[in-house]
Amino acid sequence: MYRSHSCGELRASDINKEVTISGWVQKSRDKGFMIWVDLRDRYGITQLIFDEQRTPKDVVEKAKTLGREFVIKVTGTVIERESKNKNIPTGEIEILVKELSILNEALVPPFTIEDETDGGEDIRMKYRYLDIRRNPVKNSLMFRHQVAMKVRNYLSEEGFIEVETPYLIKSTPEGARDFVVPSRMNEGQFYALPQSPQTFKQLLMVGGMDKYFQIVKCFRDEDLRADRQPEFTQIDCEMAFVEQEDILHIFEGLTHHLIKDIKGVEINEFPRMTYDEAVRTYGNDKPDIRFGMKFGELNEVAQHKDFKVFNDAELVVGIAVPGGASYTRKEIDKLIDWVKRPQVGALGMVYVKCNDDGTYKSSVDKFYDQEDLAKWAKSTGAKAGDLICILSGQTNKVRSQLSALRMELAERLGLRNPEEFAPLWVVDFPLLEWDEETERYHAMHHPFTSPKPEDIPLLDTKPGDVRANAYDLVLNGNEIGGGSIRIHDKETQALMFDHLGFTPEEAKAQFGFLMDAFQYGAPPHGGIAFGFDRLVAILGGQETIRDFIAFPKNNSGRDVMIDAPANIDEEQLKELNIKLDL
RNA sequence: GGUCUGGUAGUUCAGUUGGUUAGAAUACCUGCCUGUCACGCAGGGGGUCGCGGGUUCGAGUCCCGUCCAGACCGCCA
Repeated sequence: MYRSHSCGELRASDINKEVTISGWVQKSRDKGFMIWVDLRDRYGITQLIFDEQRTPKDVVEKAKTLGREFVIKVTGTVIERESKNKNIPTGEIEILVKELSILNEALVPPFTIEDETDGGEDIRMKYRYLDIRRNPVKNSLMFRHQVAMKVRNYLSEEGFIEVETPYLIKSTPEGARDFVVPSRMNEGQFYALPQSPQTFKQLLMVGGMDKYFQIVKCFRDEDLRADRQPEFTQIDCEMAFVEQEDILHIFEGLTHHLIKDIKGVEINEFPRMTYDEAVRTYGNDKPDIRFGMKFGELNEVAQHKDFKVFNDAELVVGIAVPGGASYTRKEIDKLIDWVKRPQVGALGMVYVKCNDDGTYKSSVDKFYDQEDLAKWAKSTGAKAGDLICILSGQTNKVRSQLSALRMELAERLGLRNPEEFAPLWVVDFPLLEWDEETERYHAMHHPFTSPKPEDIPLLDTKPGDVRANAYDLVLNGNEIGGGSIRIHDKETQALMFDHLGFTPEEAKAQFGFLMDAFQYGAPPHGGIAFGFDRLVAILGGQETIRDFIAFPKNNSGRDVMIDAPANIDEEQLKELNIKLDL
């Protein structure tokens, strides 16, 4: 027997019990006359004691050889500590060891296995199995499990069924790049890994499985970010015989349940905002509404004087920074440098200090008088003591630049409290988006999204104005879920492909199976998918998703532990009929 | 594809204007220590300054190239 108890469960009530426990040596403190060893497993730490008086001599000798991370098994008696440690749950007891066996020795680990490790990201990823022994990572993985269980239970209670869909499917040109897998049995042909189970879940609706969900891996061969992995997990859902309202209702319920259960926070409101409003007032389609600093458009009150920069701009827009009037010239210059960085890309920034005495001091006093500036303050909601930051230029660019500035300032001002949760539905997304590169429209969500019926006539005249029955759930400035009501008849789907620039032949070749299915009684349906990794990270109050993934990839899509991707040998290539041209 | 930041002891980092033998903390090893728990004390070992080239009397430091890592932009239906 390796253990009668874990390293986290013994208490004062167990004193005098004979126990056997196993685990890893966290630390050994050899005082000469006595040796204490902290023994660790997933459940906690229990202190072992070896001493000259009470422990057999050979056991003490063996204990002196123990190094960090040795795996050992001990048998002994639970005794009361002479000096107790209030900081840990097992701090009142220790185990007086009678027998010690070393189950496995360990090399000195390359970084310390402690909450505050001395190891950097790189080395921790290379030895991820050691990193997982640390509390922060271990707890994150256990937390992820808890969230997954709650999601499964909730959806199951609501009548959803988890159905697995295939990973080896067909590549399609729309959307992200596919990861492809060569087929040995079908010479020269390739599978693709799914970017999402989209078409399969729609086919499940045709199959009558009217409430489906799956916690499922998805794959996208695109460049990575701190919160983006090439393989990631979604909570994928689809329902039949529903309207948008039904879907929003169910998933408000799920989100409310999760936040209440896990964070103990009751969310009373799931406000809604149209895409158009989100973009106008926050500059992007996933606004963080935990704080204000709403955009004030200033064209009308700023384009009547001789300031050419504003007069030539398509949009002049500002935000009020709370307490910003006290910034020094130097601090403001730094802010201006910040917006001029290539990543943000603004050409400059106009500012107005709203002084406590009600006067204004701006960087454009030459052109505007106090009356003008007062109007700007009104439009941006600036109060005495605030700083108004104003950007101008081409509408879309200015909005995303000011949005970046808004988020940066909120971060600096500590307005993004991770313990506060502010969800928001963004609705009425545009159906189509103009792509400069290919000079055609492409689907903003995906090509199966249903246009709003009243907007269908606009498809031929103003395609960019057609709104979709599509929605995103935003939490604290992160898109955590997105979905839509789908097209469920062949004609509308064909119309959609036509507007996306597919010939009927191409549409049939790529999505014929779906359009065929629509002819055999497809019910009205729609769904949503949540980014599970990101959701777990946000609920866990963390910025990066990597600690919530057991074995994540690095910035360049590599697994530095197993060193993948890697070359394959000639034999394998030959079998797959693949010739490399490097 | 692009921008920025970094790469110095096992690890995390410092290293001034280019100037003698490249430092600290921690980890590791040895010894001591009668209640430790971030134990303490004394001593010790440990470096291709990412790699290649250049400038210079002299390069960890400056220049060029390259590799690796991280953050971001493009991209992510």
